[in-house]
Amino acid sequence: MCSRTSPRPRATGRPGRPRSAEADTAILEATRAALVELGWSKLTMGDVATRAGVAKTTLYRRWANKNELVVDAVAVLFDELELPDLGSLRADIEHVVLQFAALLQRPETKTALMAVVAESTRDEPLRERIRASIVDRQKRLVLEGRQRAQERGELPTDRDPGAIEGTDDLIFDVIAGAVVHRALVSAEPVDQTWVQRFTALLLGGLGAAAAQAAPGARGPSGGPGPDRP
Amino acid sequence: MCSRTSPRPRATGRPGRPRSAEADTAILEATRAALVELGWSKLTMGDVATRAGVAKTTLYRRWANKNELVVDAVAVLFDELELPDLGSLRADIEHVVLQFAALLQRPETKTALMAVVAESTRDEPLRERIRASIVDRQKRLVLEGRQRAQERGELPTDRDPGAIEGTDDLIFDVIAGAVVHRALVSAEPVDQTWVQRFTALLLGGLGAAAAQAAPGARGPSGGPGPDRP
Amino acid sequence: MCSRTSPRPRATGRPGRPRSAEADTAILEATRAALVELGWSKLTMGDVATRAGVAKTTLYRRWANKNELVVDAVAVLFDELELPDLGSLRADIEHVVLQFAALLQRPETKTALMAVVAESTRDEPLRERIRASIVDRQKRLVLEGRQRAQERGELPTDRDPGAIEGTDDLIFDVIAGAVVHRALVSAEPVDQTWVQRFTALLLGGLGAAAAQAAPGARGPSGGPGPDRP
Amino acid sequence: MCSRTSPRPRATGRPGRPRSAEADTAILEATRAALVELGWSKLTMGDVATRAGVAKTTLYRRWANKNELVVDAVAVLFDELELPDLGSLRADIEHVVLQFAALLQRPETKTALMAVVAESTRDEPLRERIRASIVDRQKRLVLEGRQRAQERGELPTDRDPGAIEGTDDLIFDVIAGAVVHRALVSAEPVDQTWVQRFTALLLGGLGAAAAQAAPGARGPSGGPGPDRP
DNA sequence: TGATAAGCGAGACGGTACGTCGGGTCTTCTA
DNA sequence: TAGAAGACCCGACGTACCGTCTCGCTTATCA
Repeated sequence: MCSRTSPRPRATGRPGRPRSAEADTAILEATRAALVELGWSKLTMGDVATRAGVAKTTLYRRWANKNELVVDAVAVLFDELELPDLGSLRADIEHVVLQFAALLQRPETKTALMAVVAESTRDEPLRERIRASIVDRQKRLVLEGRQRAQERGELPTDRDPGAIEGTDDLIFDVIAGAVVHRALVSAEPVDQTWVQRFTALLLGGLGAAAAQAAPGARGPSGGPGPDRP
Repeated sequence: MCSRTSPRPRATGRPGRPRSAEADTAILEATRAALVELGWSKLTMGDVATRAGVAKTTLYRRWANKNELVVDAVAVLFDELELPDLGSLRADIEHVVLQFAALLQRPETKTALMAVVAESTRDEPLRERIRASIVDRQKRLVLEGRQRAQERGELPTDRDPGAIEGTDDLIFDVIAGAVVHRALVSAEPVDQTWVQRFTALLLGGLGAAAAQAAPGARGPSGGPGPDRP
Repeated sequence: MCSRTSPRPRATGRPGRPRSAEADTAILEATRAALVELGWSKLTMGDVATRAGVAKTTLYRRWANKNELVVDAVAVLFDELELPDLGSLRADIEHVVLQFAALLQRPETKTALMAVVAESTRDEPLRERIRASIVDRQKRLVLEGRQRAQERGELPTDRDPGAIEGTDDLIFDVIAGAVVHRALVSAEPVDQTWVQRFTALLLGGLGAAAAQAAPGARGPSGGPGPDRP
Repeated sequence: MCSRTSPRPRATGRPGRPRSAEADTAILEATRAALVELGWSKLTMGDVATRAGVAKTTLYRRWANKNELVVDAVAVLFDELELPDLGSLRADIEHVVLQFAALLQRPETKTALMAVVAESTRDEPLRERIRASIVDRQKRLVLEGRQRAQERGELPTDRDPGAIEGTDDLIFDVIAGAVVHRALVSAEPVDQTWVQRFTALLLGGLGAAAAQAAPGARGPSGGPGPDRP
């Protein structure tokens, strides 16, 4: 599950001294530590190098600039997101949303995520790197959750009437967007209560869509009613 | 409706030469122009000053730093958001979401919004300024839309069973979050189609909530069915 | 003996509010105080204004710039130099040299004198102001001393053979230059011993010149021998 | 004879890129050029850097401030002062005084010398730097000239009666002071005539001192009489 | 007595330079 | 070749003064 966040790879088996693998990890750790202490805007390459016990040259040999370094340093944290099968779509969603919220509360992600996204509005390669390292990693969870719910019969299969075409992206933006906005823009806690209310809203929407296309079919979580005691 | 975005106000009627009002507007305009041309990260105070035909000190006399300046420069754009009564909750939502998306596509907002939010994670006064200048301005729309829908009977009133307590904040984060995430993180177009699908999902969720509490009551937009030809 | 150091005079009896005389003196005093505390290079017009309890405008209405203000502030100190008749040229010289040295040791003159002279190398009006306010005030002493010595018969009169034409300027530069150089460049104390040795050298020079032109005539201080017990 | 004027030296053989020697000379040359064009007070570090084709940081890495830079830039000019043996003390003095006067007429020295001396009244390290780089370099000439004159028999040797103990410093301040004062304070030309009259005065003083201690001994330049046709 | 003409304190204004900091590149030596 | 060290160029930072300019107000002379 742990995809590689590799800095500017160089073919192995080349002549000359090989790159130090320790340096790589030391740099990424130092970057996260610096993010925690200083935040994005006060993080400097020189400081990261010092913390990592490494020369600035070594940083730039691996990452083109501060943005890409930070993306890589933070990306690995998104590997923590998992989707254990909790038996119902509702439970799965609530679980992953809470997980995601917890991740966003960490100082290193909190300060870094919006910053690199902001930078990416003017930096196409960076946007691509973010997509590959962070966004797709989250999108995969939506895909998995949807498939699992379809297997359980909580959602219509793609060929069913009522299946909403291309819905994965929509769901993803709604979930991730809502959580990020709550956590970083509104700056309010993403707690159990909020998550339950949000999940209810989302499942209601999914159910309504299914019901509208195929009246009589079971909506998500076995109908409009609560499946929570 | 146009709330003031005033920089570090100084009491009037005081001794000494009063602050130039022209400088204020020139600076804010110059800031927006610079954002369009250069983006957030390459915008410099010196450049803004030059564009505005103003000394750097005049900037710093009014705004403590780049962040606060940019918030004020961008905030006024959010005044454009309006909520004309289009006859149905669905139409109202679709309209405002499209409006908001259009605003986010503008280069000055696109590059600035995430950046200042990122900075605000480490800067409490900035967060407060953002809340006052930008967030609350948007939240107002949610409030208005909800009240209007309640008057139309599309949503249960607050005292009705089925009224979701404190839902305004949730709705706000869902709408704003989804649009922002789609536009800036996923970096995909927020077009008519997406907006309709998103609105359908949201209305479904609201309707399901209402139905769950008071079965038989009309959900939003007159029930689960489409009110669109 | 106290010549006026007037700032940009304005005719009296004019309509309008007359200039405050208190402001004048307060400014000059404040300038000297600032020179003592901060030295020339860290003295600022704003600070002087504040110390004097006066607006910056009031300074600039009187003096065109920092240099001219400082010259006037310091010039008045040179009024202290006097030439009491001590009975012999040697005593007169030693007295005035010690006086001058004491003046140069004061922090306000020490820091200001060389500074304004330095500025004057590129500022003709300033040079003229220095000449009028400071240099000529010192030169007068040489003139007086020479005339008094001539009356005593210690120096040949101007029409005597042996009278060195235009010697006043030379003597002035030698005396003032030596003292200034000793005090400010070499930065060594100008004490009794040094003054006596310097005076002996100077009188020797003057005497030799007289003797050369009119052998047998008395040199200064009644011949080569010491007139000091 | 050319003593080094080195900026903040750093040990060689150290790790890291060594300081650029070209930058050193380019900066000093640029400083002199800027002094000629702009004078001391309008010379800026940024301008010097630009002229030298060097970053401002490179300047500050070598010199702590404008004062020290200018001292070093100007000091090398004082290496030009030499004391060729012209056969008599009188000729030697006249020669060196003219040389020194010529040096002081150059715009770079004229504007810089007094300025740094003025600054040095409040800056002990600067004073020390001036002493080492400039003052001692001149004092050496006095020492040489005196020794040469003693070898010629024009001046009593140190152990002779009549030898004035510690006179070198006095002579130095008299010569340098008189010339500087004439050139910069009085702002009058130091030409052949003035130099001859000054030298005559000085030699007279020296001769009188010697004669007073050891009557009958030859004074400087072979007695009080003129050795000039 | 009221118009006119400064002077004055306060402080904003356009500039210019400061000295520092960070980004990203380069050069040297050592491993 | 990698890597540590550090000098280098560049450009922005936020501050400090400069000398000028508006303000509202005061204080004089002149009609």
